[in-house]
Amino acid sequence: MDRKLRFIGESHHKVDNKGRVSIPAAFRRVLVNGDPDCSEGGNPQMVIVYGGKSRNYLECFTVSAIEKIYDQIEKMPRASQKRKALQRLYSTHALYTAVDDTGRLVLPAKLRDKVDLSDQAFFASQGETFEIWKPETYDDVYAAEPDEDDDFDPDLDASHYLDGDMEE
Amino acid sequence: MDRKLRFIGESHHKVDNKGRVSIPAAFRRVLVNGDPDCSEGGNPQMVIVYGGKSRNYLECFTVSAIEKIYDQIEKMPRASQKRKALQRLYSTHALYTAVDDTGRLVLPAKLRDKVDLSDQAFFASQGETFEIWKPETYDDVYAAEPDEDDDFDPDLDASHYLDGDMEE
DNA sequence: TTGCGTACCATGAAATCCCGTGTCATCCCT
DNA sequence: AGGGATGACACGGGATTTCATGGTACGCAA
Repeated sequence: MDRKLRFIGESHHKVDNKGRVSIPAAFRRVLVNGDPDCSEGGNPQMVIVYGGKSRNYLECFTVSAIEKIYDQIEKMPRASQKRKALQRLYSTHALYTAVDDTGRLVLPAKLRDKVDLSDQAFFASQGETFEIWKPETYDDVYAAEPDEDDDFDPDLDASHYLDGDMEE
Repeated sequence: MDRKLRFIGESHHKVDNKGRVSIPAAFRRVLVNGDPDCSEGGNPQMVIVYGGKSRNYLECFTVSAIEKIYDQIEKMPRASQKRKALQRLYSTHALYTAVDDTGRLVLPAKLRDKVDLSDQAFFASQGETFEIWKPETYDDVYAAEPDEDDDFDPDLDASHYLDGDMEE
């Protein structure tokens, strides 16, 4: 199989006192598939983005997904503020790491503090990436009354947006 | 693995009274990868750019990254002011050096004075390069109220700029 | 000699590897 | 259909290695 796999699903996992967390088994296959240097049974590399003032989750990328972003950034003018902001988010405030033999990754204290993670982590897939949340935070954010702008109705079934519908 | 590795991550390191600083281990691998003359376990060469009046950091390049820049400069008209300015920045005010056996580099007093480095250094990756800052300076710069021009909103999550969004 | 730059050696803490265990779903055999 | 075997998966602990950093010794030049 050569097609790009995507992250699908959600799950909860324990974080032990060394900061180790099991990655959902299904996600591991996507990570392997997205790492050109990783053989079938090997341990994939990946990148965790932990920056972004307003973010309260960790964003996780396969190797090829993050490299696509870097390629895009490197096409921008070196001195531009936008490029610098992107580099700060995706390079400076990011961590290149590898999944271990038993399918876990290690979240250093710095990252756990950023999203206030204690002993439980929630994994939410987002297609090309997945996110790691403190379970309570995730629940709060999606339970909260979302911002409603002219173009987005949080109560509408999301499938409407597939067709570019703005109202129905 | 033959693809270009990039600098990812950030960290603090001690500067001893001889000007020696440990390079983050992850960065060393990128330096080795970016030095065509450096074997797997060897000590890579690199270039430190310390010029630029308005810069308060040192910019560090792998051998192949700086060579790409030199190639670009050499395509410009010899007599042009722009070419001269670029040569001054990337050649004159630059230092070709090597990482030592224990993974450190030595910052001569001249460079430390330029960025007012005393006993701590902050390493910030920028993808193709990394920067060395005095920690306080870095914090100040990014805590300061940034210039906000028509096209750049410092408070917006940087990921928006990947799509060329200017507002949302 | 004194100051500066460079190579070599030493050490503690922290990160990584490698092992084992319990549980649950699936498969297979009778 | 029952029941045991098998294998995937989540999780814990200890051992080993890497890494950051300190110190000492040597050579060269002012």
